[in-house]
Amino acid sequence: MIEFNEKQIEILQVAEQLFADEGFDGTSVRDIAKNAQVNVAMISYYFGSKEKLLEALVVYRISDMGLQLEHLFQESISPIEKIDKIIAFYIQRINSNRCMYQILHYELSTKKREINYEAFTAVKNNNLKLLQSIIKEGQDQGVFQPNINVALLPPIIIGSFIHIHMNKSYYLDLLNLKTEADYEQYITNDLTSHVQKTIKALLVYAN
Amino acid sequence: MIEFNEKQIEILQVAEQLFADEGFDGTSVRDIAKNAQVNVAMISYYFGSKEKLLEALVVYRISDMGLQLEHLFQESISPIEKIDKIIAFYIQRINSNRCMYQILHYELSTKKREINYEAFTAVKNNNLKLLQSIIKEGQDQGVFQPNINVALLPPIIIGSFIHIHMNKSYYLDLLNLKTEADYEQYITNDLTSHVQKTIKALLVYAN
Amino acid sequence: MIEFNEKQIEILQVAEQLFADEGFDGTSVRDIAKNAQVNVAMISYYFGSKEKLLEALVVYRISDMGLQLEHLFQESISPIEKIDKIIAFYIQRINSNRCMYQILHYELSTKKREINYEAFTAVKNNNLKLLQSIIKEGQDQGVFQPNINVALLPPIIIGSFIHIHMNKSYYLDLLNLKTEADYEQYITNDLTSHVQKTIKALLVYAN
Amino acid sequence: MIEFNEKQIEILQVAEQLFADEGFDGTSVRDIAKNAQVNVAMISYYFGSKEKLLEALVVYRISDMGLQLEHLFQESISPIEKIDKIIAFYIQRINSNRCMYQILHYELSTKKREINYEAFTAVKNNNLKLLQSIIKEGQDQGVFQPNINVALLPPIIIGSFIHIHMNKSYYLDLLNLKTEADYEQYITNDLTSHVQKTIKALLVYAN
DNA sequence: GATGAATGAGTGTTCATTCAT
DNA sequence: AATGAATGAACACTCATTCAT
Repeated sequence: MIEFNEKQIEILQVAEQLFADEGFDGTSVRDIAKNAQVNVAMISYYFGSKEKLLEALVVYRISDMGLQLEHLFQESISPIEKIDKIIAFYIQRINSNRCMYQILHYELSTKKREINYEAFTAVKNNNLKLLQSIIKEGQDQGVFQPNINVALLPPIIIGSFIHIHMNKSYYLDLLNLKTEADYEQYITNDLTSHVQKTIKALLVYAN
Repeated sequence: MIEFNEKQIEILQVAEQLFADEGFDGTSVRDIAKNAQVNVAMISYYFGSKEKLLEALVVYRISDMGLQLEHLFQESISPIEKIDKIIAFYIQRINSNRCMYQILHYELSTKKREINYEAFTAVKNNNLKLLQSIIKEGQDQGVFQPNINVALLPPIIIGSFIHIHMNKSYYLDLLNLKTEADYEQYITNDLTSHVQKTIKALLVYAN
Repeated sequence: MIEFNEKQIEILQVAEQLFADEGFDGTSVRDIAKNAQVNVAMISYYFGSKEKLLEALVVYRISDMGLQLEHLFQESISPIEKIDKIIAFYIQRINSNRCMYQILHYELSTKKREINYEAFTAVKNNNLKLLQSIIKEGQDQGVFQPNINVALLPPIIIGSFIHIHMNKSYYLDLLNLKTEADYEQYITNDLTSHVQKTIKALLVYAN
Repeated sequence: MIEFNEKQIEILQVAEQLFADEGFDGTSVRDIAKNAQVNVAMISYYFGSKEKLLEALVVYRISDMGLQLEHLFQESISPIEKIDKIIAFYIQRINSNRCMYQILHYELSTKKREINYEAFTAVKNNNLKLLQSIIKEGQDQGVFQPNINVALLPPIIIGSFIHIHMNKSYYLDLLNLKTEADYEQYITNDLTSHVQKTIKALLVYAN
């Protein structure tokens, strides 16, 4: 794992915010330098180039999204409860890292930059495996239906959140959420519970 | 409704592809001009500016997404069948307009440009109303559960698709889809059926 | 003398105002076309080019500044009265044609354009000759001093006016002139009388 | 007072010449860069923009036109001699700064740019005060006539020079001045003495 | 190790003019 | 006779990056 010094981390944090708000191409290194209160040349000096800064940022953020889940599954709780827990955890994590998710969503969709997304793929694969093991467990217990397309569950969880987040102002209006705190609460409570209900309905009842 | 001539439409189509592939800021007017085989000055000449070209593009595409649904609901089919139909229709439409959805997803998420998204909001509101009326019908017939958060259904439908599309190369690999046709077929069959199953499970069984 | 049609004259008038206000290089043919409510192509069509429009404008305006003076000097009035009259006439004429003078002042000072200023030179030479004949008359009568540098009299008359006009806002403030009418009146009365007094003092008393 | 480095001064000098010769709008930053043998980007880099370069130039030049006069008036010479000195000084100064005067004359006459001309106004006001004090002194001594419109004296001095300078080629021809040195000498000797004679005639004899 | 100075390439836009009709 | 459509060239400016210090 690469170690970053204080100034590098400052740059990374500023860059993350700006890349999320303005897009990668919409952000200039001067913007970053100004907001991070460092010299323009520093970005190239520390990270090599603007593009490599993005790469460093992705690595930096995704290394955070490690395997903090595993311990949860030591607990002896029912598969249904595990599903509830994992969904709540996912949504919480995406919400905490929404800037990064926003950047990735955009970057992954363009053909412009060839960034090494291995780390991100690894995280996704890991998540998928956990989900698969829980569902297998539920199916073995006869609680979940067979023939569940597990690969299509993360899109429901992540996609729902991202879609709402991308259309935030529309949903703020639609759902009558007046403050940022209202929004946060809606994500944590209403959206989470909605997604849990949805996934569980699929797992338990659909045929 | 604004009419565009042949060359303007050519420019709009080229711009749509490039904006989707490279992002708005990642696309130069020279790129557009070169690909559309027109003079650089034509973009300003026809649309006023790069930004107004985007605006024209949004209007141009969204005006397509009219009310083609309504007639479906004249038919005397069950609410469940209507849900199936509307989901298939939505996914098909987003898939056909995926470039525009990709552009909008990005543009809506950045704070950079102030574009008039009224038309897009109107489409979303219209969709929501249709969905609400179907669900109301199902609830009145006792087929659907009460207390359905209708506002959160489009995020599941659209979000799932967009998420897969944004992470296309990851899912091509994961789902072992080798050709573009395979991908198209997966969207039309597997994803659609998965989302239909999911939504119906939620509507019918969840409590 | 070239004849201009109605639209051409409209263009010339608009161009004169704009060239005076914004400078030749600061005025675009589109500005002219818009203000004259004609097609952009018309400027090239009627005048050949933007530069030739300027040339046409100069000719058009200067042909106005003909020999309207001569008759004045038929009158049997004293040389001093003639000086008064000619100065008043000059200032009045420059004031009426101040847009053109402003344009010429600028154009003559730049090396950019090679315009045929023959007509303007002819007017200046003609003015000078009149002045010379009056002064000769006064000197012959012993009223004016000998050794008057006649060539340097027009600079005093024209230069004073132009300098004030160019620094209009400064002098409006300094001289406490509140309206456009105040300014006009100051030019016609105070400035004119001041210049008359100055020139006459030079002619009569200086040695 | 802002300090400029060597290259900035080089740019300022080149810009001054070009703005005077070709006008502000007639000069491109590329012209300036080429003549100053610097990169185009440097103009923006050093001055922010083309317009700010002009502003910097005005400030740079006008800060030169300080209060170098005052000491002259410590001397115990007659008001008439003071008038001679101040006129010679003014003409000399305008002549030295004729490029800047040319630029200002043009810029002040157009409505295009909003530049801070405070410094220039201050110089003019200062000049006017000096002139007023000398004339007051002469009037107190009974040497000068009362009722002198002091505000209209600078227009005679400056206007005469500027008018000749603007119509330089006409006057070169008229006054049979063959070389640049002839012109310089004519300004320093003949024009200066002519203006001195004129102003003094007005001050001493006019009523 | 860190940075101010500098730059070539590229940005979106406007320009005066041409040309087919 | 008159013009809408079109364009190559030029515009002022910003970009990410380099390099001497």
